[in-house]
Formats: sequence, structure tokens, C-alpha cells
Amino acid sequence: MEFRGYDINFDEYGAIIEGMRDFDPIHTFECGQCFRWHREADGSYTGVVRGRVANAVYTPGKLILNNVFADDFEQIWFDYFDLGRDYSEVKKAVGIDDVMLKAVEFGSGIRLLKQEPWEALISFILSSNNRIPRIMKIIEDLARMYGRELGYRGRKYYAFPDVNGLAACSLEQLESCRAGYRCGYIQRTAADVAAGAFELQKLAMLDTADARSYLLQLHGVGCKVADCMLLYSGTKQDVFPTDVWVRRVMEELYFKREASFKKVQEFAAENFGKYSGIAQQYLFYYAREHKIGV
DNA sequence: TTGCAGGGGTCAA
DNA sequence: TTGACCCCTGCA
Repeated sequence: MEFRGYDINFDEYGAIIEGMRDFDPIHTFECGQCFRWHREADGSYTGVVRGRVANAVYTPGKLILNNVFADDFEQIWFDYFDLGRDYSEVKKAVGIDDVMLKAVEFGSGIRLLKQEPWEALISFILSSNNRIPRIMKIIEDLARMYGRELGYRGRKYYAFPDVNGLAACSLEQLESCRAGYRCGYIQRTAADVAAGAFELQKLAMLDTADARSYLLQLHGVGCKVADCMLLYSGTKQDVFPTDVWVRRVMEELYFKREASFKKVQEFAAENFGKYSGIAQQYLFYYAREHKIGV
């Protein structure tokens, strides 16, 4: 069948997407934006998204999503993989100089995954002062303890716990996932969202500055976490999540001297505009793999 | 083996 | 602006 410009076929295993451009599973799943895709021995990736398990196999031009069928593809996966976006246009817009041209070429298969907002919020609260493998482990533990059980190919997987699932947990229960002081943040945020004191669905209706301010009301959410949540939930693309490491990379690649957080943000807004967040992904992945800013 | 510094951040003083 | 925070990792 033809679906919004893609040639998609379904068999008993799942979806086969032909003519897939601007996608590489390593670039996309291992650039630091997501925490629930695991590489299998055969090089494919298995992940849990919105309570569904899928296995992604990629060969140039063709993406196979095992365990993904027509309804879910249209309702979940098309948006999740940002398939409606023309990345050649993004690349043109952010390829402003030699540095960015190199970064874009190196990470040419990065796609911004549109993750479930609640999961993105909690995941990035957990990311504070923390490293990727440990964040992945904490999220996996939380899902195993408080998420719905799912099965695929004889293995157990777990959905990310919903708002009420986490709001119902005591601090002691949350602490069993060994997230340390972040457990208190999770508990208060879950309580605020469950009580309706904070409405996640409002974020899409606000402009970027207001959405960021709104998120900052939550306990455990500062500028970096707010920008990550907005970017990786697919809510806003004109943010440039800046942590100490991104700042160091920008100093090395662009400023050639110390630069403030504000300076980095202004530079991104002026040069990358509405695609700042995607530009950050290319730059960040390039810098990490080339050990820039270490 | 043990001990210690520091981490892709946030909060509160 | 600065230290504390929970836990883990890397390194001496």
C-alpha cells in the first residue's frame, strides 16, 4: 500500500517500508536521544514504544519493523519515526558551514524519534547527572516493576509505567530502582501530573518559551531537562539542549574560547533556527564519536 | 583490592 | 554562586 509517500507492505511478521531515506538505526538509536532500544546479536534493534514491542531491521533503503501492523503503523510508528519530515530539507537548512556539513554527513541517518511525552519527561529527569547505560537500566527496572508486561518472541518486555502507575508508588518503592535523589523528583512530578496540576497536553499549544517555563515548574526539571523533553517528545524542534558537554563542544568547534550557556543558546537560535534541536543531534553525535570536547 | 573524584543536572540557601 | 544530592564508574 501507499501511505503518505511511502511504499509499505505488511506480511505476517510486520511492516516492510521501501524507499526509506535518511535513516540509520545506529545513528538513530545510539545518538543518545532514547533509552529503550537494545541492539540484538544480529544487528537489529528491539524497542518498546507506547506499550508496543517492535524489532527494527534495516538494509539500505528498506526498513523492516517486525511486530508492527497496519493500524499501529499509522497511529504510532509513522509519527514516532518522524516519517512525515523531509530530512534533506533539514540538512540543507542546518548545513551552514564546514563543521555542520561534516556533522550532517557523519550522522546522516539520524532521525528524531517522537517519544511519548510522559516517558520523555521522566526519562530526562532521570538523566540529570547521570550516564546513558545507567539511565537505561533505571528505566528498564522501573518498567519491569511498575509497567505492563508485554511479550514478543518468547521474551518478556515491559511498557513504560503510566502516570497513575508511578503516582501510586511510595518513595521507598521508587528507590528500589536505585535512581537516588531523582526518585523524589519522579514522585513529585508524577503526583502533579496525576492530580492535573500539570497538564502535559498543554505543551504543544504553547510557544517554545512558554512551554519551557511551564515545564520548569516541575520538580527535577531545569533548562536542560525541559529542552530535552520538548525535543525528544517531538513537541518542539527549536530548542538546543545545552549541558556542560554540549557547551564544551561548541566552545571547541565554534567559539575557540569559553562561552556561556546563554551564548550557546543564542548562537543556535541565530544559526539553526527552527531546526536547532536536530542540528544539535548531528553535532552531538559527531562530537561524541570523534571524542571532541572530552 | 581499596579509596576517591567526578559525572550530559537541579535545588535551595 | 555554590554545595549537596544517590549511585556508579574509572583510575591511581
